[in-house]
Amino acid sequence: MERNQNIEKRILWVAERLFLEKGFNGTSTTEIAKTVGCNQTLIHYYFRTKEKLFWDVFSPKVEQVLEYLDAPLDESIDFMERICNVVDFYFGMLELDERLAPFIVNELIMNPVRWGKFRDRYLRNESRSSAFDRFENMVEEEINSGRIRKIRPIDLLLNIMSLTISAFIVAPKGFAIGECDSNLRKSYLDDRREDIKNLIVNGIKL
Amino acid sequence: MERNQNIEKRILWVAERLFLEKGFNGTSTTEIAKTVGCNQTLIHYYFRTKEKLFWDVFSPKVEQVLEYLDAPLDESIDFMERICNVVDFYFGMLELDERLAPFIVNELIMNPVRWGKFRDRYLRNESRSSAFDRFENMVEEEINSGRIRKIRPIDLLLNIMSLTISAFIVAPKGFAIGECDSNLRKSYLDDRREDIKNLIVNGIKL
DNA sequence: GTCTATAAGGAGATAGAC
DNA sequence: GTCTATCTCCTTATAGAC
Repeated sequence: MERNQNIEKRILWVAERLFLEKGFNGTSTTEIAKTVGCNQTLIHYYFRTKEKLFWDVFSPKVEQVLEYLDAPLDESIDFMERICNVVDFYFGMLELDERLAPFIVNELIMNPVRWGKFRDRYLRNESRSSAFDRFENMVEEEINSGRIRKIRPIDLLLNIMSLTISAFIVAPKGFAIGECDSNLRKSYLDDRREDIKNLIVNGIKL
Repeated sequence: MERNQNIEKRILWVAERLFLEKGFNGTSTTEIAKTVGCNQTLIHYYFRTKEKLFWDVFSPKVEQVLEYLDAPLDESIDFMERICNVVDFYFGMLELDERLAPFIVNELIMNPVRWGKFRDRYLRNESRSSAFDRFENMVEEEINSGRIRKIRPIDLLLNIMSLTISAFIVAPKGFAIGECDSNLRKSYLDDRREDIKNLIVNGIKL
């Protein structure tokens, strides 16, 4: 990112980086400004509040992910394989940056106001991403055809997400072991990915 | 809790309640003092720092839970049932107060410094709770005897904890649905508890 | 658009009187 | 032990000059 780009974009870019690194509360507008190399008041000039800056950084990312979410659901593939693809999808996304999982947990899931806004925007009613409907229909069809055990589609998705996110939360901490190097982390996550696929698949098999 | 109790205990008691309700950062020492009905400086007189107050509140609770953790591992019971007991144990604990799961995630798991301190105190080496060793031995014995699939004991525990905690994180949010009343929440959690047991048990069956 | 200056409001912590 | 007074630091946000 060049120094000479317009300040608005540079603020967005720096904010994204710092929010991811230090969290929303851990990042002051003063620090963003200092990193950008501009005056702190400019952040308010362009984005009015820090919270609005957060959403201006965050929304485009969410929307991009929701678009990609369609691909793993390709109906020409075997159902169980599609489910594994969903696991791979989440793993792939969270692997892009190891600070992503903690960020999502802290700044989105655990913040009631933000979660409400997120849910209303992306999970409910009109604005709801079509990928969720496709996933639900696909699971219900398998249940009705007697090919998998009865499970609420949303719970299946919750199982996948819980296990995946927690793998990424726990990996850098080394759980009971302590911090470990990035190679060990990578191979741990690779193992976990396959374990989770097995667990999920065995859980819906008849 | 009587008004006339000594202030030190009342601070501990109020802090516990407020930390659980509003989180550590969301609770100021001033507010604790106001609720106790004492001067803000007294909190520093008794506990020196807010962080030390946190641990003075938190440690006894952790230690109590770790003691109880022995019971579900009773070796006279069938292994699969013991595993279900562990799930029940976590559910029972988190059901005591629905703010407990978010509290643990926010204040302990997601805070690197606190997590490090917690891990060093309760999960590692000398100070490690014996329940963890018992759990590990028990799982390894089943694997070696060829009665369950190969899995790292710590990963089995992680599966249980991830699924349980996330059930409690998600329940009050209603996930994609929105807030719901406490009866609905309760019956959702009861369903989830059985789903999770099935998932975990199917995941280790041969 | 960009700056200086500053408002306005917290927070946690300490000195020292009583 | 308990209080008043206060320090120090940091936050987001705004008014208004240039």
